[in-house]
Amino acid sequence: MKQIRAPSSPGAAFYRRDTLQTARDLLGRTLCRRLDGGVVLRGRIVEVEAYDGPDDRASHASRGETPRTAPMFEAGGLAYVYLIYGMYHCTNIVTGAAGYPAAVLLRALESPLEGISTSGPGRLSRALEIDRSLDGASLLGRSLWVERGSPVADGAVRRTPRIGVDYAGRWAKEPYRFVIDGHPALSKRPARRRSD
DNA sequence: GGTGCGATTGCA
DNA sequence: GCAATCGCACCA
Repeated sequence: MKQIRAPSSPGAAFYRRDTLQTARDLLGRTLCRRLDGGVVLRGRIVEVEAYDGPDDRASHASRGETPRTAPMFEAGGLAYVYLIYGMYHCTNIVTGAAGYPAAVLLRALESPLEGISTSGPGRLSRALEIDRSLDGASLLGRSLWVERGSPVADGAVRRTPRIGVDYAGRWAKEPYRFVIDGHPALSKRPARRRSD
């Protein structure tokens, strides 16, 4: 069954690829959110993190499928939204093939609301009014989707370890965070010398 | 049924 | 440096 979507929006195949590749390719694209009233909020994606596969100890999926992580095990192209610290939501885009748990965490946007940037996944979700009602929602639907935006050259992409996953052993060091180098909206890293 | 904690943020 | 705040993973 063919989905109706804007020509500038990627189809399901875009999300069902390798998670790291999809994460990198999401940089520069526009995240779009339509509110119930019809208003559309948009922001350019400038920071993401990949959570890749069942062995990635930084990923919620590393302990197998649970009610919370079920969306991560679906085929790519839907949202995985969860509540963190009882007060913030984190918005992810599920990637890869069905049965392979993977997703890309959206961490920062540029100008989602008329010149206002959001820094950090909790604030990003709040700015676009994304909560668990969108958990499992299709990225090919009417509430949340991605548009082409402005492509980012390889030279402008910087890779670093992910933030806030120090519990993950060697996986904490994998360069799974992708950012537009030097962008002012990037999350601040917890105090830490070297290796960024 | 009870317990511990987190892919964060803001304030002291 | 640390409190806020609650769903859920895990154990009993």
